[in-house]
Amino acid sequence: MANIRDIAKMAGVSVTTVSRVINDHPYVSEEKRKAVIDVMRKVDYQVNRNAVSLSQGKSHLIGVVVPFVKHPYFGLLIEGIAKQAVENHYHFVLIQTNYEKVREQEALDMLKHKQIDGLIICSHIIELATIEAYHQYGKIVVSENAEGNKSIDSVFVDHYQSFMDALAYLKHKGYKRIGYCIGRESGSNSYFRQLAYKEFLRQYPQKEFVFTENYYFEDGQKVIDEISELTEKPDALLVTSDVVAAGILTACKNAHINVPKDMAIIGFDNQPIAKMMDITTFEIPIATMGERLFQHVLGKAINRHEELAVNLIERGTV
Amino acid sequence: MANIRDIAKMAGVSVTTVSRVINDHPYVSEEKRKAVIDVMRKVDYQVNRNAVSLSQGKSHLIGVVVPFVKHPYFGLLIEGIAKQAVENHYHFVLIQTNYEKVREQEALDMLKHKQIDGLIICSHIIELATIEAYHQYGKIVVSENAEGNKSIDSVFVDHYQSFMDALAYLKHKGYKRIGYCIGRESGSNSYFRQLAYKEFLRQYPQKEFVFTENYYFEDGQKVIDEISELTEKPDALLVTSDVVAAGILTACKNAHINVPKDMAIIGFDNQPIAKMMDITTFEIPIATMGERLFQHVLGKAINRHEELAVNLIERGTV
DNA sequence: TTAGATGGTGAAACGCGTTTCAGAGCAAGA
DNA sequence: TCTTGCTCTGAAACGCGTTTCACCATCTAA
Repeated sequence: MANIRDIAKMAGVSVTTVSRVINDHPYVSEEKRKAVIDVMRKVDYQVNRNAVSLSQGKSHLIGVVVPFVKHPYFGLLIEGIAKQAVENHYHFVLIQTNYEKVREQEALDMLKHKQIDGLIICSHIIELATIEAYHQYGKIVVSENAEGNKSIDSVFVDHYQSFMDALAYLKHKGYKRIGYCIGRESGSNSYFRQLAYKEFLRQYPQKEFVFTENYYFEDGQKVIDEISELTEKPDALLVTSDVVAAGILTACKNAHINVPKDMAIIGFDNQPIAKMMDITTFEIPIATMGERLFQHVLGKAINRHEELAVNLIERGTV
Repeated sequence: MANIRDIAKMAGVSVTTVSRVINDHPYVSEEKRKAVIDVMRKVDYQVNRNAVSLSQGKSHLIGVVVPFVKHPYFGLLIEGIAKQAVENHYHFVLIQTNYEKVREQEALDMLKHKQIDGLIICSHIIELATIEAYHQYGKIVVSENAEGNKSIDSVFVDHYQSFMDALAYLKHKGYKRIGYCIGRESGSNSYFRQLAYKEFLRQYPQKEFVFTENYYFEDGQKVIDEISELTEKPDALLVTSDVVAAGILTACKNAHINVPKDMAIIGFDNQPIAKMMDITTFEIPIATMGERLFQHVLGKAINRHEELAVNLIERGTV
């Protein structure tokens, strides 16, 4: 396989000139340019991107850390990331962590080892303080509120406020025993949501209803099963993911629970399934978030931290 | 940032010895090994993976081509791929194509340019013959029947046979007007399914019912809407994706169509949602397929082409 | 006429880890 | 005693594209 020096020799020019032709630099005469191009075509020359990466000190690769790919939330986020990657002639290495620390550490090490130029962390269990230390090796962006942090960027929505808004909305509609369903208990986003819920309970005392480890459609059944065991049942649920909300709605129908009369449901994200099943939801611009995350990691953002707006879409489950 | 030569100088050894220490090669005396390790620790030495890649001529990166990430089928496939990647100390670059040729070409070029060591193509529109030509640059594996092909590997299920089985099963159960729902019309897997359907219609003549462009839960409603416009309606549907089947089932319930009496539904994949909604389905070992695809791309498979078994799971929608 | 662009070109250094190969020291087998 | 055969070590070449810098021609503005 021919390299740039072979081409130079064959075309009767220097390697510098070949490099200039490859990279469309000016200052190459038309005849030499043509000679080089002819030779490259003849021997089907291909740049070795590893050599380019070594030479330039960057790989044109971004690391993307997600706990799991098959969840629609992360699916959409990746969709946005992929879109911006294409537009910026970048590619990305997907690191699925399953919330294992080793996997996250692997991603941080890839940054340290220059295998990737930057890192987008969509969700994590390693503490932010530890992650922060790696910013010296490349740009790091997280999708949670990291305002005030000087070394890493963030793109996020205000989960505290939107949870508060959702709770107020349900209260206003007359619901008295409001609970919520969430994925994992830990993590920044969950923390803010919990904070909002606690504050709401302080203002309007009621029994606490929290259902955790709900990620997929099929988990909706689990929630309804758990509720059926309770003597005092919630009459409204905030569900942090539309697909889970859809699962809950389906389980309610099967159990002949009237939605929204006996049970109100508010989803989050505004996934297509929410529209199809007429679920009231708080729209989170997930794909946009993915796009913004990518722009941040490329250093194309003006502010280090960026908040995206959330808005309520009223449909039939409240 | 220190490089291997700095370390060598500081530890008073040659670069070769440092390299040997890094890679756990034998033939390094204990004292030199210790000296090197001490220096590496002191200056926080990090290998530059770009240099390793250039030197070794491989990147330890595999390209994974999917049309979209957010579909549960590809989500699960990636899950399996990710699992094997971890086990083999590899990472992968995810290339979402949206079935655009340029994106697929990009992936092939990455292989040519040594940015990736191999390529897993989960679905594609560029003809296989074109793809084949790139096998000289690295291993290529596709997840469709490519038996007989000498230059690329494949891992697949027999879609012709399982469609035949599904049709025979519905026939046996007494259904008379059987149709099917599929994603895109083109592509190898769709081709075999269509072939089976045509053959079935030849054996048991009936009106043809084919619904295309169905990928997600919400597309189920679309199918039922289309059917409601028909004067002669199908009484059974083969649905090539469980999530679409779930959407159809939900739409049926909303439209008070009795499943399975007035409409039988058979899904494919055996996704968790099928279990939760009690949908009869043909289980396809998607995650396993992802794992096998990865093993093939690393050259760890015995046979070039590998077929995985499919099996019927009888539940409540037939 | 002269100083200062602007166009065009190539030698050499650079980024950095791996691998080959030659050679030294030392012990076991012939 | 001599030959093998390890163990251990390092110089140098290798993989390959980019970038810096020096230099020569022209050409333009003063």
